Amino acid sequence: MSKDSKNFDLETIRHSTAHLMAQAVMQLYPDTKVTIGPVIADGFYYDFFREKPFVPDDLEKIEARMRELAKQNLEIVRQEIPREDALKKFDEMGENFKCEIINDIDSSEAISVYTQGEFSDLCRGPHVGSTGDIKAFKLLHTSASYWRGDERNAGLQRIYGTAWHSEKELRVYLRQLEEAKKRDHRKLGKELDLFSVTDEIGPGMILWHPKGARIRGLMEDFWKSEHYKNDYEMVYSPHAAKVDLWKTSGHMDFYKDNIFSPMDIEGKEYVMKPMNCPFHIQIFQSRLRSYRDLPIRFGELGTVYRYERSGVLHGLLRVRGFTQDDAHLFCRPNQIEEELVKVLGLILFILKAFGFEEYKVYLSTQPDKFVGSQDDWETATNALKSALEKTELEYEVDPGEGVFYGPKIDIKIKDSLNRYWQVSTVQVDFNLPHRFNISYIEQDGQRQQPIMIHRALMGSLERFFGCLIEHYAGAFPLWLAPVQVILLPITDNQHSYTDELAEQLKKEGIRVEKDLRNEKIGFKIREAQLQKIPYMIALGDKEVQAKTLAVRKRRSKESRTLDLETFIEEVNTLVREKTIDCL
RNA sequence: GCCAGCGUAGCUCAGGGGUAGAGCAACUGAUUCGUAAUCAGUAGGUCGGCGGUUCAAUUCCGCCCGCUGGCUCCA
Repeated sequence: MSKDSKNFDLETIRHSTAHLMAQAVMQLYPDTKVTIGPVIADGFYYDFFREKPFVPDDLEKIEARMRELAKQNLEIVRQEIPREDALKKFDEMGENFKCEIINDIDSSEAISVYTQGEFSDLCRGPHVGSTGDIKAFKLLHTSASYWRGDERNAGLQRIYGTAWHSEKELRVYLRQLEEAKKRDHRKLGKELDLFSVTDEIGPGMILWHPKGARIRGLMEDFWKSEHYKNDYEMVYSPHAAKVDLWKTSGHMDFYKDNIFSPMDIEGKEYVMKPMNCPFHIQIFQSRLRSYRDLPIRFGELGTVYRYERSGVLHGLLRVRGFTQDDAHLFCRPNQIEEELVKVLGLILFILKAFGFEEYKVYLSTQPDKFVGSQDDWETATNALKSALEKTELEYEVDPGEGVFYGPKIDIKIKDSLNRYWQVSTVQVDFNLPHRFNISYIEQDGQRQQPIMIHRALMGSLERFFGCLIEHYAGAFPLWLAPVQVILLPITDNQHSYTDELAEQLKKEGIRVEKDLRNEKIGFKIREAQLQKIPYMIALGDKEVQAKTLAVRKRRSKESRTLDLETFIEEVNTLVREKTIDCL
């Protein structure tokens, strides 16, 4: 008996669709072995072991077979069987991966098998009643994967798909994917002339074009002024340093493979810097510090280079050369928590200023490979936890995901496809102060080791900019827009008035451009609209005579007639207040 | 790095064993126009790179580089 698919939740439907796909695959390619097929956000995947990889044509065949099987409306039957029988069954089927899974299942748990037609799969369930309950699905793409997610294990073939209650929901979802592509920062980066990456320079190395650089400059200025307000000092450090520095810091041991190859300078090895911390430590060490000086906060927009494997590079979001909005705080032990609370506050303030109200917070704890004492790790982790609680931030624990020298808080924001990217990070570190043997003089005259907090708010300017582009689909808030106002004379007769206005707006610090081309106003509007310029000002004989402006906003078609002063006041107010949703 | 797909004009893309094509952009000219595309003309390419097969390769094959989607990784 088949129930309507509305009666099953999406997870169940997606899980059953994964089974349906596995059944189709096994029918079409009997030499394949099944492994796992979980539900993920918006869909599912199934990992298969097979010598020959799946190609796009295969997906069509599999999808067609799935539709046939759904049409046959095969009943899906759950059966609990003894462990030994299950092992025997899957062993006979040659499904050694399934046997491995069975062996890993806790002995208190029952082994259940779901069968539809000739196809049986080890599975906890639940599932829909029969294959006919699966109404709307699509296979999306393939990928290589590894058994148990470890690249030393067998390579598997993964097929991703999506499934919904109805064809209508499916269509809506697929349309959303199409829409998301339009917000892709790589596409917009080209269309709006913000940045580029060239083969000649190298993958993962970003060129910031004038308009992108304008925005970056605004991000940097805002960042710096907020940091000065919060009692940070700014420093600068070089882009390369002797390799010994990284041996002392321990980074060479942990990240050797990710550091740009050393270069030989007068017989000494140098590397491009992968981090800024040792430099800030050296500045701290440049003189004797008193407890009265602490906390000391050194900030730097520090450009670092890390070798990332070619397959992981992704536009601005994952690159090889990037600028961190870094800072290191040197504290007395009793200052950590207060500093952490302040840092979290600053993070939330900055994210909000850029319009990010939705994010995920993670507390990453001690990894398998770590340095330092258990006590220090505990103290640091507790300090982070209590700072999170004081800030009233909801967070998830990410066990074992801390850095080798300490636990951390990460904040992730999402891109147009709802993939999350880490931006902010806060780390407590007892290790580097110890390794570099830094100290300050306590009240009692004794040397004490300070504790370091590493933190970045935007993470990297490149990644943050990438997320920013997608967040606004290129229509930046007025305070960030590379061009805020474009002047559009209707004929050549208004050119001198246009020049005059441009000068006056520039004097006010407003970013203005003129479109003096011999084109119709409709064409100029269209182009300005595509460039997502917040204000378009049409200038015809009417405006010249009355000394006014015909102002059109990016998101509304109505035109308002304003005098220059009123317009300047409007722009300045929106910029000063960093209004997000104004145009 | 791994698997698959892709790489043709500035951009978006078509084509296909006999040395390349569209639209937009650019340039020139005409037009002087009121809120999302005025008209005409011109120019533009070692078809990602190297090698092989062939009388002939942009097309077929191999290797390399790059990009895309995932996997793994991300101090």
